[in-house]
Amino acid sequence: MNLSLPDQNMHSSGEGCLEDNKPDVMLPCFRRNMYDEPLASYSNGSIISQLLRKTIHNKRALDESHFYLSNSTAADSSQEDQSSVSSKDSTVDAASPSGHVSTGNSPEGEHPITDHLQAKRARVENIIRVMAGSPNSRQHGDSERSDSDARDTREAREVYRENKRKQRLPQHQEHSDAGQVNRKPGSSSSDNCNSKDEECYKLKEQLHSMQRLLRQLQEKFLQVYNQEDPEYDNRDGTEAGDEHDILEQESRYLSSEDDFERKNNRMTAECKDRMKVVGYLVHQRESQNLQESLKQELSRAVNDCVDRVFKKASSTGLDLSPQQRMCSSPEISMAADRKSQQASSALDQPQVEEAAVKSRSLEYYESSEAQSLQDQTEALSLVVRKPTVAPLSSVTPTVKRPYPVHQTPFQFNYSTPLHDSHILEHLLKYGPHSNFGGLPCMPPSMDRTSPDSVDLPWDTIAMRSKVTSSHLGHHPRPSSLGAVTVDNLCLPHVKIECGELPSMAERNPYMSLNIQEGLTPSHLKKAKLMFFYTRYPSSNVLKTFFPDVKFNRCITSQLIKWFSNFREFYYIQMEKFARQAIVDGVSDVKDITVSRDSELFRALNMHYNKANDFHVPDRFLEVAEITLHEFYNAISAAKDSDPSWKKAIYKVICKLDSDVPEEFKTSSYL
DNA sequence: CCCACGCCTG
DNA sequence: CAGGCGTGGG
Repeated sequence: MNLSLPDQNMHSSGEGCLEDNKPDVMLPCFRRNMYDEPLASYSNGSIISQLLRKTIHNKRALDESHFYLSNSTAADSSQEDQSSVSSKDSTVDAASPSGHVSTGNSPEGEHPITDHLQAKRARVENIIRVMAGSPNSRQHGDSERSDSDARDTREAREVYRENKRKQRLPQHQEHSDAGQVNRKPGSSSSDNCNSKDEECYKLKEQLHSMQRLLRQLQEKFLQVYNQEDPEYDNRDGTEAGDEHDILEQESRYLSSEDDFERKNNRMTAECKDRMKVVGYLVHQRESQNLQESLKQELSRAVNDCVDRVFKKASSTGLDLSPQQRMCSSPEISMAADRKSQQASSALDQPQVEEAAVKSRSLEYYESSEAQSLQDQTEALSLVVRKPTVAPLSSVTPTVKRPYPVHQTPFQFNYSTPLHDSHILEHLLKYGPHSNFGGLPCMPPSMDRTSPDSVDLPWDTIAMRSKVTSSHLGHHPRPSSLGAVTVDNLCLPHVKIECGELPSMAERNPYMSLNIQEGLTPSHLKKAKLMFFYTRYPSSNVLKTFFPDVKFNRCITSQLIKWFSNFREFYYIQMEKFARQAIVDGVSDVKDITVSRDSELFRALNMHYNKANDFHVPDRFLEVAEITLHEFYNAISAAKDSDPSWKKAIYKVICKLDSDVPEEFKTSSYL
């Protein structure tokens, strides 16, 4: 058992509050700059919504046709039924500037929007390649790089198609399609495989539609964003090249999610810079370059993201429960780490902004999927929930992602198994955040069979994240604290006040499922550890720190009795060692100290922390020493002749209680 | 009267 | 640890 939420985690969560506000600050001006022109045309406030909707409508037909085309392409290996859309395919191909755009001089304006965009895209790509030596073609790793020669052709076509084909398809085939195909004939238990195939297929379908919508959104988003920055292409290219190595070095698990974030970072950073430089605002021509490169970057990143999602979903195994699947993603948020480490760097703020941007765009994506585009999208207030940080790794992700306040992020229906689509939905909806997959909800060292482990998530929900005492971080085995990780995983980082914990527990169906009728050994263990902090806990404290306990008179009394017994033992030891000191001829109180090597401490630790897996706070040593001194002085002064001579000592000691760390609220981690 | 506490006992 | 008991504060 371990309570371990490193200090920095708690602190960073506090910092998060501040930083998280930035997106809100940033977005408005952002919007203003970007939409100065269009602003006039939209009388009501939902500029983004309107813009996005409008553009989406304009391109929906195209997107769909392309999507299906690519879809069919992707399905070639395994899903023949998907290729039914080929009728539109020809149309698209004809419409698209299928020729090589290396020329990059296709006239604009006469073409329908689609052609226009494609031409622009192609042109910009060409420019980028020329200027930057096509560095960004490498930044996505081998799969992308190997395709760099085919890029010309690809880029001439719809970005959607190309991305799907070149990037996702390989992965998909490997992890899902190939698996299906191979397993189907080979396996004797075809039932299983069939169901899995179906699952895979459904997942894939969903993924495709999600991808489409996501891409639509991103496209619109970037379209709106596109600005005139002649240098951007250059910068983008070079940056991409620079990051390439880093990307390569990072673990494979550092998926496109991070790519996505990086790119978004860059892009948002660029946007910010541009806002400052008014002069750039005039170069419309160059803005198109930027637009195109932005689009491509985003598209690729999004594709990568989705790929990862699907890959994980399929490779993790369909028999896993959704929660398990979520937890199984071994990704680590390097971006988050960077963020926390570069508080002063220029990247910092953009990262936060990007989070907001992403969240928003994803939000929009969702609503567009529902075909009910509501202007609310823009009005959504972005509330920042501070992801509690993972205690696990040296890497402590602290990315703050804003969620729309009206939503409960990850509204898992815990009572019923999540359908896969929900996973993906949430994944996409709330972003493929590193916290999501990177933080195991169940640390490896955690005993899943432990009855209490089930409680963790819910206690975590109840947990109010806030900066806490300095004792945090002393815990030697951070990895075995499961609750925090769950919190990180996906649960809403909503700030829920604990004052009403019991009632809240009852209100929450999930929590109530885990409410203990009686106190368990785990609770006892926890109580003992709490004793290191508080010798005289109030009933409020007890209720607060045992949120999974259904308090009644009996339970409360029992808990109080526990602490009473703890005190009894504690004071007995104190008296015993004080007398021993006197017997040993100790003449000065100052000669009596309590260290971790002291026998007194050993005795106490043996009693309250038998497993010795909890790092006793230093404060407890101090209190113990003070107590010992009190006893020594009292006995030395022969006050022990008074039958109530200990009362004075108790009075002193009861004032030495310190706050119990918040981790204890995450309940029965034991 | 309730309750928390401390002490004693098993 | 838990039960029983007496005590004292609210």
